[in-house]
Amino acid sequence: MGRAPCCDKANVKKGPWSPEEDSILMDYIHKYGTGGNWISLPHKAGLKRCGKSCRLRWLNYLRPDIKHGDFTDEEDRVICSMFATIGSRWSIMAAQLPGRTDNDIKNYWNTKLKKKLMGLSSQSQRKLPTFPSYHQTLPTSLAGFEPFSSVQSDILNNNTAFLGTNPCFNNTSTTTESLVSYYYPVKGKLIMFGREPSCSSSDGSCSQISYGREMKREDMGNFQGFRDQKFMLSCGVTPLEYDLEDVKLLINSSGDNNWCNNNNHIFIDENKTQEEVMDYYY
DNA sequence: AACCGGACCAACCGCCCGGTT
DNA sequence: TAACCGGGCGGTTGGTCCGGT
Repeated sequence: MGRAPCCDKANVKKGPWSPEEDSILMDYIHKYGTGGNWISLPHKAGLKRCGKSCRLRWLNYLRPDIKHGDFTDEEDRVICSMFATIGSRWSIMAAQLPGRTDNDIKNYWNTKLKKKLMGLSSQSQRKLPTFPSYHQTLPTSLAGFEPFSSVQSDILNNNTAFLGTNPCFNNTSTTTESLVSYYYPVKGKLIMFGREPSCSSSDGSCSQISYGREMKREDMGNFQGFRDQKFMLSCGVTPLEYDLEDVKLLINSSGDNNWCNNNNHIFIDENKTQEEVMDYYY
């Protein structure tokens, strides 16, 4: 059974908000608050709008603490660093940037920052992977995973202290490196290359992270859908572009070292584009 | 002045998750 | 336990603006 619509679509106004509507919504919320129920709010306030639309308008535009205007260099840096660590978790980023909304950050990233960083990235030299050295580039501290294990929980707990605790972010300026150098050793002996981890526990101390589609090594022959896709992987500083065959080789070689146990799995997020792939080993 | 294409951004859509019944 | 419901989120769309030709 399909989900019931949140409102009667035929009887709600869509499109840009008029100043009158803004005024009605603001007045109502100032007087009565949201009441914890956005769905009924427009009816009570006398607005012909969907509750979700009211919520969005309030959160993204009308709230008194919204900061309008250009992003600062510091905000740029925070966004880039967090994107490198948690991916497109705009709401978490917004929590780190007072006055900025997730929509603002998302738009800013998509229209400006991404292009800016991609421009820098295209200037950097790319090398084809050589897997033995790939293993050597892993820090020795990965053996226990503990040194960086606070990174993810810091982020998930909205703790700004993660900035600087991850060696990926030691550089103080916004650079390509801060964007694309990422690996995430976390509790549970997990390493993620790429980004956008999700964690099933709210305290960030998860022993299992799941995201994307699970693929076992024996499924590598079924990689047809990724044949023309490029994969950006990095451990340490310099991101490398991998072809499908590179990834397969990497997967198949990963069991030969002591930080990957048997029963390796790889997670490929099939929704991602060339700069967005993630592999989980556990 | 008119047209065009890209940039920008507000708003919508659909999905997921947690709470409630 | 399952269905329902609302809030929240990320992805996408479409309208507007603006600079170039």
